[in-house]
Amino acid sequence: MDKVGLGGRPGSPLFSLYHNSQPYLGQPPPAHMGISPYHLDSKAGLRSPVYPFATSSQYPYSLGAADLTAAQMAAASWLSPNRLMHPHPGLSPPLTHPLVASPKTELYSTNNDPHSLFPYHLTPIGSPRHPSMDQKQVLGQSHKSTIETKNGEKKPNIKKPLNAFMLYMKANRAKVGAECMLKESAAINQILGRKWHALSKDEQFKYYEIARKERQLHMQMYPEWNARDNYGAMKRKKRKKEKTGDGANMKKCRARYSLDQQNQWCKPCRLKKKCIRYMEGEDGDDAVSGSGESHEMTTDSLDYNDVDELKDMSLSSPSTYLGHRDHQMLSPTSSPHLPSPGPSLASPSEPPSFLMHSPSSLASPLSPEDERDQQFHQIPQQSPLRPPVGTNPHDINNPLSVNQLTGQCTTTKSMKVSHSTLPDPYTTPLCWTPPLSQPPPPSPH
DNA sequence: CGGCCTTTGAAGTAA
DNA sequence: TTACTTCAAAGGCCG
Repeated sequence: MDKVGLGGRPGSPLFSLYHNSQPYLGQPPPAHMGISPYHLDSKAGLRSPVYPFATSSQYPYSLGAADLTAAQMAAASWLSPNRLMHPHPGLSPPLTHPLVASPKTELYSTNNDPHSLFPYHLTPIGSPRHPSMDQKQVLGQSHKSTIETKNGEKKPNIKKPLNAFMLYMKANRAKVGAECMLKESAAINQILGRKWHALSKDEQFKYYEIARKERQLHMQMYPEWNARDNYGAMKRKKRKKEKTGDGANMKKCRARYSLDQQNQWCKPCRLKKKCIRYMEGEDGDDAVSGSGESHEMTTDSLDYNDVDELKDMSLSSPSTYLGHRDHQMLSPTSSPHLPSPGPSLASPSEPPSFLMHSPSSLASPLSPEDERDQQFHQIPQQSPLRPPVGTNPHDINNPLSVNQLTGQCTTTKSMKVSHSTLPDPYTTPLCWTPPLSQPPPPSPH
């Protein structure tokens, strides 16, 4: 029953949601909804933007509830807590999909009928049947493509149901893209990521609910489907490629030295408590991506001295600019909780408070090892007033930095963003905030 | 034309 | 159990 997380796993937000006899009203939202914008993320650490304009503080349009259309808000009111806690959601009265109901949104764009009904009343819980075409369309399943299983047999490609954030993106991408004059999804997604964190818990909860019901419907429609079906199809391709290439013998630091020899790990890996890149050979040269595909090194050959590592960390990925330990340093009181779309965002010219603190400034007593690590990544975070890497156009570590003399946007190899499509930070008021008064670090160029 | 980028969340996999 | 990886969407870009 819980195959697709209907009730959530024990400890998961959905679990508590489903197994809590109390209505959601007045209860804390799912755990992951109550975490700070830079929330604890085991897989990626503290996230910071790469696109310099993608900070919530830089967007004068309000964040949170005001972002939703009137129809969405109306629908939101339908998704009142007591309804959400209906013991038999599938038997709930038919309802209009909150986001489909709005012709202004693009959620479920595959469904051309703006008046289409919320899908979930179509199939009562516990009575799976063959999905109708409407339902397939609602879930965005065209089945036009096929995937090859491990056994080599071909199966229709049934996509994963969208999670809450994906639903949010789908509903808001067009709007954000238009407002910020952006076309590239990567840039838009960064903004959406910020906006997502700035949403109120209630707003997020609506998307979590829709996502949960989408998974529910997905499970009813495709009872045999498993995420595993789609898992690794792409990976197998890439592994095949890797095995033929130089990466075949690469090992992660963790695999090479194990957990109890973390001092042998390369520093970025040690900081993140996970491997962010493979190492080949003892000298650490030819380091490539940690995930095997998504990380991109920005220097041709890496020298494991601190400076280069810092450059590496700040350039390679937004998720690598801070170590996992930094999360743990964030006390509940000092950590930046979800900024309410209120005071902290009221002034678009000032970064929200959570951008104003260097995580290291929140440190608790450190072990010598911690101290080394802290010093290590304190350098790119040198000023407590300095926003995370990527938010300051003058930041030398910012892949999209602005040349102070020419005012031109420069980029590193890792950025494949065409600047013609990106807003000029200084001429695009919608999406940019003047740089902080803090003098920028001297450019190495 | 396939894959990357970029985001978060769900779920699979590996240690 | 924990940590890590993959895949969902999107569309411009690049080799």
